[in-house]
Amino acid sequence: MNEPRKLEVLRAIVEDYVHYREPVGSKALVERHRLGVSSATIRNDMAALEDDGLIVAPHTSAGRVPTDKGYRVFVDQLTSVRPLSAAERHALQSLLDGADDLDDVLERTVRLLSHLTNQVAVVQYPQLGRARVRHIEAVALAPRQVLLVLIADSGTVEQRVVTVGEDLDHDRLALLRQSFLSSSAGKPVSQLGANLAAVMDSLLPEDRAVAAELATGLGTLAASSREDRMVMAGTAYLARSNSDFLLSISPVLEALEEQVVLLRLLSEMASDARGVAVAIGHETAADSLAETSIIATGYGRDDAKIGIVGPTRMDYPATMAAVRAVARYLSKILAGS
Amino acid sequence: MNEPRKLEVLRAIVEDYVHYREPVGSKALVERHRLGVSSATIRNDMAALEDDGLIVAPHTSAGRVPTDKGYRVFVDQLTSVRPLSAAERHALQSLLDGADDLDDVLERTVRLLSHLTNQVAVVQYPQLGRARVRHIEAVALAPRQVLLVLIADSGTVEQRVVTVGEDLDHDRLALLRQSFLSSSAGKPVSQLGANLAAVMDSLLPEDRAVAAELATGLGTLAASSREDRMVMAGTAYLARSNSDFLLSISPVLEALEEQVVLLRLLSEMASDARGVAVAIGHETAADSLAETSIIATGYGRDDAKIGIVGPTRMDYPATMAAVRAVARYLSKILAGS
DNA sequence: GTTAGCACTCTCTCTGGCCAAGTGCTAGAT
DNA sequence: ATCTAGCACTTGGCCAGAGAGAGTGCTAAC
Repeated sequence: MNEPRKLEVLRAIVEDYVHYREPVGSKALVERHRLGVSSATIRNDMAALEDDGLIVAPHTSAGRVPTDKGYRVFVDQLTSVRPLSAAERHALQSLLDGADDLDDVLERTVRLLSHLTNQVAVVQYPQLGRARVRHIEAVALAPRQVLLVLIADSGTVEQRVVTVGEDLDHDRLALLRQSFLSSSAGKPVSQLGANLAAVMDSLLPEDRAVAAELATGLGTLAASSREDRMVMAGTAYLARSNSDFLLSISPVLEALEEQVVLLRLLSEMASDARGVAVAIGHETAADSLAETSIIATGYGRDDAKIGIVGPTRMDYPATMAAVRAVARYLSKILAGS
Repeated sequence: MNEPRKLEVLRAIVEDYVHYREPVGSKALVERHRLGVSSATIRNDMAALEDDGLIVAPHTSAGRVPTDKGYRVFVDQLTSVRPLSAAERHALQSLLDGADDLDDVLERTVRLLSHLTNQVAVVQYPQLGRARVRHIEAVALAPRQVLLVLIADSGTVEQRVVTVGEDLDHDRLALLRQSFLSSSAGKPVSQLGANLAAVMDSLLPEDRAVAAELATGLGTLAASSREDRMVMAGTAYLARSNSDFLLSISPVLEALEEQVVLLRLLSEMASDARGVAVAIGHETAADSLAETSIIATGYGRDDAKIGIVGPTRMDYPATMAAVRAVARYLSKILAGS
């Protein structure tokens, strides 16, 4: 048995299946690829690949289809991530220029990635964790209601209304805010809780109770923050790929809306040597996503994730290239602003 | 011809079609409804309804299906919006309690509405227009970069980074901010631009250029604000209704993502005497939404819109009731906080 | 190790026939 | 004048059967 050719056959099967969207047979393979052997030989190789669990035949008289395991081997051993075309790079640059606001940048990016790959694209908000506190604002909305605003040097702004147990006039609030700010400005957001606790002693005893309430609020802002948020685009592509394939999109849409699952998946994915992480079919470990693959990578200082969700049968090399390229541009833009 | 009975037949057709999801024939009608006449008479009525353009037969040997016009008559003349059940009211109350943040409230609301109706639910962010300026914050991020934050008494917080033409130290920025604030605090957001312009004269001549830049930024915040944003939930329901009906969901998903179209539609919809607005099929005047209906209503002080998007074949009375009830609760909650 | 040939299996598609649903029309009943 | 009963007619949906086409695995020869 010729091992290199066997892998070559697997590659051909994956590529043809992705392209033509139907099971591929031995005859079609020798016609479309210069394998240099006859279809009978290919058939032997295919039988071996099937024994290895890399491909399956939907039924006796149909061609073969890659399994999740087959895609995995393809991605790991047969794929090199090629750079984007000049036109794609150009589109990328011109679409991302001219955005200022973080929300805006992320939204444009995710749309771009979606168009580039014809898949659903998702991007996680940068986490506050490694950012530093730029500013803390506290505004009295009502005698017992305070709007807390936490601004990090990453450009993210978090806000939250807290209700406190006693009345707070403007001056008193300003004083507390100043104490908080001087204790934490320029320090990492992740240490905000500790820094605020340390400042408590220096406050007037009668202020400590309410100060603790505010500190808790700020702590929540810093901790939960936006790490649990994401932006998404291109859900319509799901329906389109569905039309010519049997992927029930309803559970997928549910999973996408139930962002918790997806966020966990994304953060668990570790990029390989090529800088991209790929989860194929059941590897996603979520039933509703069993027929989809996720390609993701980190971006920015704190390695927030950006990626796409698409049918298992997708063009992995091209998509991996697009994800990686977009992530790099995004990192560059965020670092520059 | 018996006019009241003719309408009664239309009602029966709409209700049965919504319920059983297939064209309804004269025989089935007399079996399922107490119309007191024979199927032959119903057939005459149905022929008349078809002449009026209220129903159509997909083909000769099938039953009839309501047209958009038929649904319109049904909604206008045959529907009374009944209140929610006790269980629904309870779910509503318990789900919406315990939310503080505006984002949180809207998100919970839209999910709730989606679950209640089994449709895609959308809610527009409250507009700043009629709200008043609670606070203005300006934070120097870099010598020439300023983060502007506009806080309205509606609880919305808008932020934006602007780049200015000259360096701004902290003190100078604080001074400008104070001028802006004192000129506009407590005044309607809609007048922010005018108020800021008025304060220019009182500034030092060397500050005016940069102050104008900041004022422009704040004006943008106030004007565009979040009126062009919306929250959405339940897109998975689209796919589900699709499975037993021929509604190509891809264009609908596109339209939902392209929020501009939907937002325009929503703001153009005027509620009728019952407090709900309904756009049926082609009435939405958007090709991609030609097979969907929209039920919406205003909420809160500034009449922002909340509603659902679903297939033309939907349970109008129940959905109208749910939309109206949720909008009322939402208004109540926003007024109370 | 590769190839050619061949029998076999299975799905897909097309066809014709039948059935059930539903209609419109006409003639008669109320 | 209105409703009803009956009936001929149309038509899509369903089923069985035939045939084609694709693809395989196996065997024997190169």
